[in-house]
Parts: sequence; C-alpha cells; structure tokens
Amino acid sequence: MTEDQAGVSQAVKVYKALGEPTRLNIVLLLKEQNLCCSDILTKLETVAHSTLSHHLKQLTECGVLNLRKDGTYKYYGVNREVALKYAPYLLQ
Amino acid sequence: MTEDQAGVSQAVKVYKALGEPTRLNIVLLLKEQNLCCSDILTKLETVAHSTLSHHLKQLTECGVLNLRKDGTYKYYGVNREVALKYAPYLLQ
DNA sequence: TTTATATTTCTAAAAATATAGAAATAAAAG
DNA sequence: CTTTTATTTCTATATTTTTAGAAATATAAA
Repeated sequence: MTEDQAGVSQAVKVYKALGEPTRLNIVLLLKEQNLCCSDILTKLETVAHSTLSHHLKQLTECGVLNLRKDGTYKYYGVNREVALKYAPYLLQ
Repeated sequence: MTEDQAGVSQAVKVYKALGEPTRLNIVLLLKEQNLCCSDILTKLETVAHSTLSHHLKQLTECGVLNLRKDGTYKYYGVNREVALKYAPYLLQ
C-alpha cells in the first residue's frame, strides 16, 4: 500500500470517529487537558461507562487520541500530530 | 446558538460526511476538477446513480461540496473555505 | 486476602446509515 | 410534442453503528 492509500484509509477512520457528537465533544474536552475515563464520564454525564469505553477505543485506534497509563487510570489526550494532519480545527 | 456551537455542529456533519470511503473518494476526486454526477459515476464505477445522489447531497448539505448548474448538468466542486476550516488535508 | 475503584469486553437491542431498483422530475434536443 | 439524457426522490432491504447492562479484568488500598 502506498503512503497515500494508507493516509486515505486513516483519514476515513479519523473522520468517521470525529463525525459523532459524543466523540467530537470528547476530543474537544481533551484539547487542553488529559483526563481519565471516569473524569470524562463525569463531564459528559449522559453516557454509560461501557459506551464511553467504545468511543475512546475508536478514537484511540484511529490515532486521534493517545493515552498514558498511571496505575489503574488511563489518561487520554489529543494526538496533536494526527489532529494537525487531518483536522487542525480540533486544536483551535 | 453561539458560533462555536454552530461550528461544532457543522464539524460533526462534515466529519460524518468524510468518514465514509466512497464520499471521501468523491471529495478527493473533485479536489482539482469540477465534475457532474455522470462523470463522477463513470470514475467510481461501482456505485448506483441513486446512491451517488445521496452521497452528493450529504456532502453538499454540510458544505464540503458546492455546485454550479449548467443546463441539465450540475458541476460539483470542493468548497475550499469549508475544507480549509475543518479538513485542509483534503486540499493537499 | 478482601475490598474498592477503574476500565474493558460480552451480549443484545435499538437506531442510523448505505445501498440500489423503480418511478419521478428537469432540461435540452429532435 | 416526443425522446433522450441527467439527476433526484421513493421505497425497501441489508449492514453498520450506537447504546448500555452485566460480567470480566486490572490495579491499588485496607
């Protein structure tokens, strides 16, 4: 696969991940701060923890979010390189 | 509604529209050229005209594509302002 | 070890989306 | 007016996605 094809394939995944209100809000929430699942859950209020977990997985798998483990916690943050490449709007 | 909220709402629509392989390919196809439905159909080969029409509608409604009517034809092109705001990757 | 907290995976149901054939509409050409 | 070409809308089906409760896993604290 060429780099272009890989890029387009990732682009589809990134845009699919961002094209859902809950997930876009998660990313915007993490724009300037890294938060763990339970913190994010508190801020979103209306989502079940299993649902949040799926959203975070999708955002992480396409590269939009990255995470740092700290004991039982996982702190999620925006992957600026990916955001800059596909959707710099997220960082504004 | 604040401008931010409107922007986020449009962002969701834009990213949802781009997060589907056929639609992303349509946008990339129109990056440097304006084409009408039947031309796009020829280039894609595997899509029915009714399906293409739905995709073009979605891409147009969120502002990613614009169009110029010319008789029976409608020439679609990328709306550079919207692309630049949400996904400048499309123009590279 | 037991308990508590954080997160994920399993499972299934509900909702949304993609797809295309058929019919309809639009505009031009004959 | 009739025919042809371009595009959209209607309709229905297949597929994918979202959602969350329950169970499982992971780590730390008591």
